[in-house]
Amino acid sequence: MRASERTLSVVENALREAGLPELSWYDALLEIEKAGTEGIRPYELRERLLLPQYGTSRLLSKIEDAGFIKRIPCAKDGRGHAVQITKAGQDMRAQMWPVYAQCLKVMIEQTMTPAQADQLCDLATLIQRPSDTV
Amino acid sequence: MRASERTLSVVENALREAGLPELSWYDALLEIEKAGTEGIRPYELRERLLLPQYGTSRLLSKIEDAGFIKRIPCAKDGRGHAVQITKAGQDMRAQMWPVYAQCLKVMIEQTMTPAQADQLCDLATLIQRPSDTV
DNA sequence: CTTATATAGATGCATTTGCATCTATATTGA
DNA sequence: TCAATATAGATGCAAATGCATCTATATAAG
Repeated sequence: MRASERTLSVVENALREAGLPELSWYDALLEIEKAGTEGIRPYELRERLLLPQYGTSRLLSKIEDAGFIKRIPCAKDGRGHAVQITKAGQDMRAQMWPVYAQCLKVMIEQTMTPAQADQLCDLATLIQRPSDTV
Repeated sequence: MRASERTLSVVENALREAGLPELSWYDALLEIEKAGTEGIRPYELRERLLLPQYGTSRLLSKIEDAGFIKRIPCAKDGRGHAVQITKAGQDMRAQMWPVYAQCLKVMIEQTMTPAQADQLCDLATLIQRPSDTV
C-alpha cells in the first residue's frame, strides 16, 4: 500500500514539475497508441486501465480537448466510437516516458537489490486481472 | 499497484456491505485506541496515517460527529487538543476488525502460497517511511 | 518586552470523484 | 416485425479531495 502510494506521488510530482500531464494520461495514451490506426473503443480502454466507465469517459474528453486523441465514428456500432492517437499525442507520450521511467528506476534501485526486484516482479505477476472472487 | 487497489476495494466493499464505516476510520481508531487515556494529537496521527493535514482534520471531525472519539483540551499546547477514543469507538473498531482481517486472509490465501506471502512480507518491510529522497 | 516567524488546526473554494440516471443504438425473443 | 432488455457512452448532482489561506498560540530574535 505505502509503496504504491509513494511511487504514485513521486511520479505525479515529477510529471507536474516537468509541466507534463498526469500519469493516467500516459496510461491511456500508451494503450491508444498501441491500438494503431484502427483506434480503440472506450469500453476496451476501460477494461485495460481498470477505470470506472464515467472515469474513462471524462479522461478521454480531457485528452481530446488537449488535442492528443481524436474520435472517429464506429462503422460496426452506432452507439460508440473509436479513439485514435494524434501526432501531438504520440509526441506527448514519448516526452512523458523518460520522466516516468527515471522515477521508477531510481526508486527501485534505492529500495532493493536486483535479486529482490526480481522476486517482487514474480510476486506481482500473481495479480493478473480482477477475478471478483471475494 | 493493482494488488493494492484491488485489496482496498474488496475491503471497502466488505465494510460497506456490513454497514460499517470506511477503512480510514479503522486506521484512525486503531491509532487513537493505542494512544490510551492520554489521547493523541492530530498532528501525530497525521504522521502515522500519512494523511494530509486537512484530511486528518476532516476525518477527525466526522469520527467525532459519529461519537467514536472525543477531543480534550491540551494542557501543554493551547493551539491544539488531543483526541481520545470513546467506548463506542472501541466497540466499532472491534467490530470492524474481523471483517477487515477476513478479507486479507482470503485474498492472500487464494493468491499465493505461505512461502510467497513471507517473501512479500520481507519485501514490504523495505518500504518504511517516506524518505523524500526522490 | 516586542516583533517576527513557525506550528497546530480549521475552512472556503475549485476540482475531482462516485453514484445514479439518461440517451441512443444493439440484440434478443415472442 | 415489434416489444423487452442489454450495452456504449455521457452527464447532473452530491460528496470527497487538494490547494491556499486563515486564526490562534508558541517559539525565537532583537
